[in-house]
Amino acid sequence: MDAKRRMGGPMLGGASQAKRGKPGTEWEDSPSQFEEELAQFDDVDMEMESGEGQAGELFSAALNPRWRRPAAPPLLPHTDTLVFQQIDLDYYLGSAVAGMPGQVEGKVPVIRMFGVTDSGNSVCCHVHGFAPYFYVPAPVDFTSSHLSEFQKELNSAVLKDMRSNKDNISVTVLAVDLTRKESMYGYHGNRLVDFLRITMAMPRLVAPAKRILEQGFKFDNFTTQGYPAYEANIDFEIRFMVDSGMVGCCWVELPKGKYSLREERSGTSDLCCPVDVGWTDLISHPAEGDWQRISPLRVLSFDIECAGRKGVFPEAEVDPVIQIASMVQCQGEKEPFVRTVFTLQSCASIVGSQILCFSQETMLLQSWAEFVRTVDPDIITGYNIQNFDLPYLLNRAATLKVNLFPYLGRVRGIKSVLKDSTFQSKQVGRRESKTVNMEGRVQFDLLQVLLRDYKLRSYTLNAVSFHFLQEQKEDVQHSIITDLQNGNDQTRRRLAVYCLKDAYLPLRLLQKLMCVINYMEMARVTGVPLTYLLSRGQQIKVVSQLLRQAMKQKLVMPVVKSDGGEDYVGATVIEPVKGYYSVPIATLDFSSLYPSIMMAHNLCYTSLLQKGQAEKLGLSADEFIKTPTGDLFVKASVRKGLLPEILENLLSARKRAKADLKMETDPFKKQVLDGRQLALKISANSVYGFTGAQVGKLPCLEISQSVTGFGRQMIEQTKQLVESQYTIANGYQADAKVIYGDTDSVMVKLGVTSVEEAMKLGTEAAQWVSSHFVMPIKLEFEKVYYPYLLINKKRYAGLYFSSSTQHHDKMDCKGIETVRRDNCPLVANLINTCLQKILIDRDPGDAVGHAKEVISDLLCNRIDISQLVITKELTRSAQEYTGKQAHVELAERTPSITTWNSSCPNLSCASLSPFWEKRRLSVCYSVSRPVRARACKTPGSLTAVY
DNA sequence: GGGTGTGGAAAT
DNA sequence: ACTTATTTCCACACCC
Repeated sequence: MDAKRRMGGPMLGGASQAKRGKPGTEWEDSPSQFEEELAQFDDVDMEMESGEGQAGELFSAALNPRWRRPAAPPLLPHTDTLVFQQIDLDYYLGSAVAGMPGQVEGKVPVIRMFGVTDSGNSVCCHVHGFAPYFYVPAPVDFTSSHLSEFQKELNSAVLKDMRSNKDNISVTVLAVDLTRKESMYGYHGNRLVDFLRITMAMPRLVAPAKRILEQGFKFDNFTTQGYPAYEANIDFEIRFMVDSGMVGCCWVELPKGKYSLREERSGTSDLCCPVDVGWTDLISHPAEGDWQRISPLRVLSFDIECAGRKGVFPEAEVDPVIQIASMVQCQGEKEPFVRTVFTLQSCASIVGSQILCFSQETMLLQSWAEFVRTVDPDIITGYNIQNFDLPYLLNRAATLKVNLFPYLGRVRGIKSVLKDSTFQSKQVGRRESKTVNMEGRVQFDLLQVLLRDYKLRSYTLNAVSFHFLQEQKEDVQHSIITDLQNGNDQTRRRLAVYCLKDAYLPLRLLQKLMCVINYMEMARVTGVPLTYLLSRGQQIKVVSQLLRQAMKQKLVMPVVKSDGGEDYVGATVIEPVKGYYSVPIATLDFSSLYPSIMMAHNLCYTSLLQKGQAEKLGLSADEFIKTPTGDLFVKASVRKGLLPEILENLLSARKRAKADLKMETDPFKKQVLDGRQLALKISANSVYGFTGAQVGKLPCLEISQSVTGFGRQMIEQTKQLVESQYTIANGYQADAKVIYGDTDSVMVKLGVTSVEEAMKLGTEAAQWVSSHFVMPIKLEFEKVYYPYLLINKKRYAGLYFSSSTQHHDKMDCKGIETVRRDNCPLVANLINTCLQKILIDRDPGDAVGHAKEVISDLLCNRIDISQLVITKELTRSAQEYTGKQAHVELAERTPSITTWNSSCPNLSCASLSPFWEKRRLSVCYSVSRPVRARACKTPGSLTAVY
């Protein structure tokens, strides 16, 4: 159901009108532009290696030397230091390795880091001796003499709690230590108190131990009591990374003499170098200077084709996989060095690519798995591979009993299995998805990346490619794939070209959007593994940073039960003075408003004064502040907050990155720096959200409410300041008027007539207003709108002046139909043209005329049906769009007889209702369609009051 | 993360 | 029983 949509149908919004190449030269037999591109790649003799024409059954990696990684230089642990960039990190339970620290008996948790060296060799590093732990406050009168009894009792309580003991665990609690810590939640006088640090044998024992302690635990002569747990909900990987000072994708150094090389080399990936090291012996380098570089990662992009039955979506239990195209590229290089298609049955050659033909599907699958293991990619990409290609391949291999297929990771013996998972977050909503484990390889499904990071009208590969690359898929209708397969080696060749392109496009997109670089920078900045960025939400990133900062001050993070549901007051939107402004409107913005507020007022968990604390601690009035919500926080002079510190680090790092970016000349390094500054900005902004997430790891409404409270106060104050200062009475040309404002910005009519004056006065005003606020809060002049059409709250348009006083940079539209994806293209185009006529040509009469004309065209059937499709139904979710809706044929041009999904009888609705001065133009039209071919009733209403 | 307008569906 | 006009509600997609 959630499968890839493979039609390049005409209904794909804007992309549909795109024409590929020169129209006159588009003959079926002439090679496509893509084929020419393929042919121009280096090493055009690649097909010499191809198995074309042979049985193909005798597949051998040895015949394809280019697939392998470069030969690893000899490595001598006693004289060579091993340096690699860590790409992925997980842990497993295994037996202890002789000579390594940590528990010796039973199963021990081992951290496994996968990485790549500068020379492009892969490393699998097993880190030993690190065990999970958490804290509880020590009870009153507890001394170190009680430690062993506490440990003994807790150990037996956890053992008793286990329903089964498959692993035959004898020791659950490895250690209990007394340590001086302080809770990070609330200010309590900078006093370290006794905490018990409880170290468990395995990560999965932490939760039961926590529960037992919370519910009431008795030992020795102490009374039964509940112990609130601290840091018992931290992922083991994050725990390790925080404690070892390691961030995502950082460079790791294993000093000579401190690690050992494993004798057995992994058979599935014999170039992956397995080493063992003690967790305190490894050195992780902060991503600074030379350590910002990126290793030559291998990126594999692939796409599969299957021969479906007519009108039925392919099912792995029935329909065969007929082709798999793969492209492999090194990060940082321009083009893929492996371009290959595995086909079922013969296939004519394609210049610039290698074709391997198989007569049996089982061999095709098995060989492709072998290919993956040989290529040993660090990153696997493709389009919707997570929910379609990979599950399909695994299911198909299972159906055909290709038992050697599902070993796609870098660890020998670990089977790749399909799991259903429901990922839930505010960002993407609840989404059912599938996951396939591939240890050591990062799955970078481009569709998932796009869904996360980009708002698009359509998420089909075709539309996305057109949007970002001005390129489209090869023209093969989904419905004819089976026919092409059943044809001859020429028709299968056509399919192969199509398939190759579908593997190539994700690679190009990945490059164009700099996904790998940006995600790596995000991993480095926030300290989480790369994989977390795609599989987890925003919270874990803040937790990672919070823990790092807290550790330095001996602060520990409580585990809080999330209780949601109180009324929450957010930002203010100033009531707009709606209308058309034919004078320049200056826009002033608070830069990084929420982070600035938190820094300026030292808002943090550690500075929060809970009820009665101020009196209890005897704080004087100048030692704390009262926020607009009435909450109290101590000043930085009493205790500097963690969150302000994190924010300062992020924002100063961003400033540095931006400065470096200006100096840098190398385009590749520039990309890295730009990705870095972006990651830093996003991270700074997510700190506020973290404190306000009511179902989060550590919500603190006092903080988030105070932040928005300050924000509301500031926006009101700004309005008053500007309107009271810039007046005729004070010698200015006119009385300034704030006509609108949202959260962190105000739009001011300064009463000047030119853009230049507006910029000058706007800059002055911003500076003047800033002086009324606490550092680092700063109001900045942003831009001038001239003219400006203010339709409503969050809905406006204007010509945007920023870089020049003479020419506008763009026509800026916010919230209007032109930028919304839930309208059909016709509406967007109509409104856009009208706005142009109003704002650029300054001829509203023409705008009305145009609208009438379009409506008339609509009534008279002169408009392409693709323009009428409501995108809302189709873009509701990409899954629907890429799968279920695929069969909806919209090629039909006759609007009167169209079969349509009964759930969306209304095909189109155009509306235009801008306020222009006092005259109101409103155009409404709707076409209702019957469910099935019946007479079409077209109730249209057209009202123009002008 | 909350605030907002919008259109369609359900409720009235 | 059915249609129609109005209100209420909610999902959605946007703004910041």
